[in-house]
Amino acid sequence: MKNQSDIGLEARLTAPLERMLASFAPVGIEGTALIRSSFTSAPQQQPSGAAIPMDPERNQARLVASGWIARGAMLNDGRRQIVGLSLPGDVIVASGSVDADLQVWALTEIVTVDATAFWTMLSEPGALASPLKEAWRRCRTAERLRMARQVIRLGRLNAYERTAHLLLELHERQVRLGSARNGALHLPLTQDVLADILGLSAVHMNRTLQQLRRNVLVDYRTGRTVLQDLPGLVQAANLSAVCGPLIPAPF
Amino acid sequence: MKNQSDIGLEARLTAPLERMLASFAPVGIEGTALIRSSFTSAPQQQPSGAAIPMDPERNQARLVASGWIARGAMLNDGRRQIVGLSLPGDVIVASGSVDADLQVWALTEIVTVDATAFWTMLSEPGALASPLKEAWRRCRTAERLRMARQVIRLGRLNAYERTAHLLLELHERQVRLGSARNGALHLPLTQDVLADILGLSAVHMNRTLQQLRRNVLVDYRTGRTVLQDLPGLVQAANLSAVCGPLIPAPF
DNA sequence: CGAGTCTTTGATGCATATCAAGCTTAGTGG
DNA sequence: CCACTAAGCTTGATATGCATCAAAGACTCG
Repeated sequence: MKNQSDIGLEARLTAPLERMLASFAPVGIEGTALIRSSFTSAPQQQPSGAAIPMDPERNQARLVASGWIARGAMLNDGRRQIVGLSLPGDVIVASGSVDADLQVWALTEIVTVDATAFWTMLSEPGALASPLKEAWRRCRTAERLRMARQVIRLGRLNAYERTAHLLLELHERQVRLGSARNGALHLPLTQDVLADILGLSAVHMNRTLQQLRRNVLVDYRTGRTVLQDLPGLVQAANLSAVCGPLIPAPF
Repeated sequence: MKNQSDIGLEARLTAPLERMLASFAPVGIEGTALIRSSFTSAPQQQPSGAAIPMDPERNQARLVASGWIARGAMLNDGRRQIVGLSLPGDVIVASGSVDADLQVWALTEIVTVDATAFWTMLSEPGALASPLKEAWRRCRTAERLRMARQVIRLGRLNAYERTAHLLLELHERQVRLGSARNGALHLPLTQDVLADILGLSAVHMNRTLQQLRRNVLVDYRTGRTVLQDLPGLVQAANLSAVCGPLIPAPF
């Protein structure tokens, strides 16, 4: 188990978190130092498809260092709904109220680190590290907003609108991480999984993606996807004055 | 403007909040005192139907003292989706990230009080008032869980299941508040509004409620509704090992 | 080269939306 | 007390978006 500060050329585990926080508010040198120093335990790797047990008792929190994670629930008859995605830089917490909680699945091979220290650092010590706290606050707010958007998508948008809307959201998140540019983004999701996010059948998901491709809005392929026409997508997603700009501003 | 502690026989504004927190974890005498002392500003009343402006800049928080509130969004073409309901005892915060946020509407006549002091008290001062903080933590966790349940309802349940599921959830919330007993609960929602929560058309909402009535599960009427068969509703809602017990345990 | 996992396509059916109208209730003013 | 109105509830007819079923291509990997 080596300390994060030891890491030189190899990618730092906290890099996505640092970039995401910085995209919300300037964090400063000592903010960055604080982030790095609060992740000291050994990273943990898990294969694609693994179910990740979140211990509700310990109020466990983990930072996603790489890979994609889905939070959701499985119904008894096999229906599955993904409630949200966690990307590198995101922190997942055990909702930990009672019984059957949300489940957590690895959609790709993932690397995670314990984030309990980070979590408590941000909730406890009042005044210190104020700029960092502000960035964190905005980041959590954005997360709540994403949940709300997911509800609106599922409740009132049709398949075509839903898909456009989700793709824009994922694009915006990756722009913050620095891993998307000009509409090209990393999308390691099978159509099956996309369908379970959007509350659609896999067949209809496929047809909807074809429709977007025919309209030259999206070039979808598993792994790498290009949003060819961002303004067109915004229009397709029916995003007028609803839930903030999904086209990223320059930071 | 009189202090909360002055109030004698008339109902205390913080009563619902106190009951709800106590239903999550014991709060103790000094916890209760802390709650009461942190609401000092004048309550504000608003008529049914009012849009409540939430100032995103000031990170504004308000406690709902009485009445029902809906958070949601309006699409340009008139479609509306309600993301969540706020009942007495709930605290609403301005999501306050960027532009067009969620809107907030009063579904009934409401009374609210500024909750900024309460909010900051619970996020800032570390160790003190630990039992209160624990209750608050669980309460917020329950809120996140409700969001997740809303996503699952809209994504993967049909109209009949959705309705049963939502009614159970509202029942559970009111049991915590002490305002529901044996399935009888206060429901000041028109079918129109219910439809906008569940992502259905008003017509189909009506037919679904009739179906529940025919099956002797729910006796719905605006204002007062009786869940006649809680176990039957649980079955109808398809709640097997998904998202925790909605039938309230004795506290 | 075979086996599994994904994607694509076509055919059919159902759940829910939409449209249109009548009905019920409560409130309002003459 | 009785029109009159407006909001909500109810019902029927029709349309459609999406699910489901089934099977056939593509791809990937050992």
